[in-house]
Amino acid sequence: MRMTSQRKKILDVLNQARIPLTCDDIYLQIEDDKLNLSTVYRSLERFYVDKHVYKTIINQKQYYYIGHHHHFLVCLGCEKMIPVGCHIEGKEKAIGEPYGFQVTHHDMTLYGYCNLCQTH
Amino acid sequence: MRMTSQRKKILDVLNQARIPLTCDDIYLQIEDDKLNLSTVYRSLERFYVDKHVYKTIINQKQYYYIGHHHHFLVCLGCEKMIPVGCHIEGKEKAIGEPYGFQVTHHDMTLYGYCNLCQTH
DNA sequence: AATTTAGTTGCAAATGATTCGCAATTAATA
DNA sequence: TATTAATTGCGAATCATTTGCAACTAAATT
Repeated sequence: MRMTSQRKKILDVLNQARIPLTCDDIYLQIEDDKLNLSTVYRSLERFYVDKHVYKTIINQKQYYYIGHHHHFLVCLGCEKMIPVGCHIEGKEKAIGEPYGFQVTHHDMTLYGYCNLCQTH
Repeated sequence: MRMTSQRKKILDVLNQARIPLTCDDIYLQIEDDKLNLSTVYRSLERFYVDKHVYKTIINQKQYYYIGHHHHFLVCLGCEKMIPVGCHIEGKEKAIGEPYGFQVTHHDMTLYGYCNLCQTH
């Protein structure tokens, strides 16, 4: 894989991030250059396939992050995202076994209300 | 909520289904009538909000089903869906607690290869 | 049973995220 | 430094989903 200037910038932004980002989030943060949104999409998908980043689907949108596999509490009020550990790692394979199904990965998101949004 | 002929048909199809269906799936199964796809979308969302059906996101698309909350093994080869029980029911609240986060629901999907698709 | 009315529908158009084709560019290699 | 295959920018296409609005209709009211 070629490490282009665009890809470096994309990885930089993602490394800096504390929460997962969409392609558009990243695109907007790099606006200093003539970087195209398609490039962000293509690069991140490539990073994902090559297992350099993780991906999770939240509110039907793709989010990417770096580090270790985990999940998120997503507030329905303010959209805040709180990272939480994975509670089924290890069980994954066992769940598929009775069906002869080989589980490769999973995606989970927990929705609800954060401490600030609970009082309506 | 008004029980219109359209809504009856939509619920009928979903009651009959063994796997979750998209709005389009349901729409295509009811083509005997001048039913609009928007109506299917609007009705199912309403059923969901009123807790008459469940919803899960698979491959970034909304699927609906009736019965009890569970999850699915989704084959990356043939797209087959196998229902499996929920392994974090009950733990849900505990996961949010340390953050003062009130978990209302969650969504999970397990991806991989079914017994038929494993041999590439 | 006829009337009222608020909820629902059909239609067509808008949206938003994501993908794609293709010619121009460029990183890595020879 | 020349070669070449991977990558990019651009614009257009796609796909699922949502929305505005006028017409319709189920259910409540008379």
